[in-house]
Amino acid sequence: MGEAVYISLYKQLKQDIFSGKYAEGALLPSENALASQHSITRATARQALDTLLKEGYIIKHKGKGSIVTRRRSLGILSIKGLTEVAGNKKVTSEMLQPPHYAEWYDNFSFAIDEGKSHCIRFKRLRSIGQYPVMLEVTQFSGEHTKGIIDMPFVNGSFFETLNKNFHIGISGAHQNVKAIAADAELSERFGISKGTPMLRIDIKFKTDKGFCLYSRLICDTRYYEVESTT
Amino acid sequence: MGEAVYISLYKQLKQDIFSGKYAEGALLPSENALASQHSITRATARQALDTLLKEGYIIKHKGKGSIVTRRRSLGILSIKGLTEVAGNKKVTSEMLQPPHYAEWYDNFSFAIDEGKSHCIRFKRLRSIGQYPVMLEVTQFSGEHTKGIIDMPFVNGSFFETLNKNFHIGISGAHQNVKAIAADAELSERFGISKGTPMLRIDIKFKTDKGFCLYSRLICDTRYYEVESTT
DNA sequence: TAGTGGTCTAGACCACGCC
DNA sequence: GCGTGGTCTAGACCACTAG
Repeated sequence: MGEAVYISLYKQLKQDIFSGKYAEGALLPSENALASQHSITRATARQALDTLLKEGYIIKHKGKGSIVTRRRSLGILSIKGLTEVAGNKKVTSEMLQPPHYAEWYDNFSFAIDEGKSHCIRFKRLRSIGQYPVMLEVTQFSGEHTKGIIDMPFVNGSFFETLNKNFHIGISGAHQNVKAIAADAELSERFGISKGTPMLRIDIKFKTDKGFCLYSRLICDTRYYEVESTT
Repeated sequence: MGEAVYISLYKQLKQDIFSGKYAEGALLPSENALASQHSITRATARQALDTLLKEGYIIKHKGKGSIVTRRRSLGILSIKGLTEVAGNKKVTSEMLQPPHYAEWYDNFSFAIDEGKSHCIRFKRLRSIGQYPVMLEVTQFSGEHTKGIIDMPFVNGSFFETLNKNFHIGISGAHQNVKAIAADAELSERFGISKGTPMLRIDIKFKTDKGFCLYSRLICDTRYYEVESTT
């Protein structure tokens, strides 16, 4: 019943990347090295690396080796330029409600599966320059993230915090998008008139530990659109 | 300089899927069969199939074989249930402007690369039941699609027509999403009041022949949201 | 039971990057 | 020249599906 050899090697390498043993931009051991170190053939070592490649943890270069990629995308949709624009204008993130225990908010476009355990929720407002562009509410089970309430986010990133401190990765996501009219709260938060069209994105992130995270993003897309590529 | 054996086998199988030799839901020859037919080892045949798998053309089932997938997604985003709901309510598509020669409409969120050649454009209104949910304008170069103007769409699908009649596949896409207010035309088309929030999705489809297709979708998301999964 | 895909071994030659 | 990943061969055993 034991899992495949290449799977356990893949998992170990992934741990080593999370733990920082192999930093971003660093070279992983070569296929030949991995093969002899673990007493397996090169084909099997290669299969482990190809799994990492498929999930975007490394890129390979013929003649050079396997290189750990820099930070991966946080979701499928990201505010256009929230990273690219960073050079010109400053991207800031104001924590309106830090992570706290709460009741599950179940008004999402899809069902919440985690009814059993305690819910942790936080709320942030993200701005480019001085203009707010995205209101984010994220909730998740506190079961797999003990202590996160008193933890500062790594580089201000929730997902990076999950990676570094809990070895939790995102394996997939499902999202629903809808156009809504700004209500009183949104009108105040974004400094726009009531009824202004806004984008609402509900995201269900699937983690590699089996449970899910739920985010609702409200975006002002008048100046910055939301983009995605495949 | 010749390309890899598994690549040419992969290309041939892809052609065979396009041509209908292997229909949707049909079984591809087994790895052993492909190996002996082409005088290669099973590993190489497998590599060709894995490439098809990675691109979503087939799924594999242990003990059964490799099955050609039904309907490949038309984009990254698709109206929720435009396919799933089909059982209950009828999905219809009204051609407002059939494919015709036109000037490039370059008001998209991204640049149009195909300035050189003639532009073909069509406009459709898609409905679920009797309610319109999506207005679509698509434009592309007529250079790689000679004769398409007088061609009925295969199964009413533009992408299927490209596949079957021109062997053109979609290798990727880039899209920008924005919330807009319904103007006079939209208000009339969708039977809603002016100013109603709607979703505007600009998509740049990259084809495997090198050129691009451009679509603008305007969606009424009051009852059917737009979704995507990864 | 026969056939399928999933995994693995033990080799081999090649094009490419770096020194 | 040497090590890297890319490709390929010729076998093997396994778990799963179907008749």
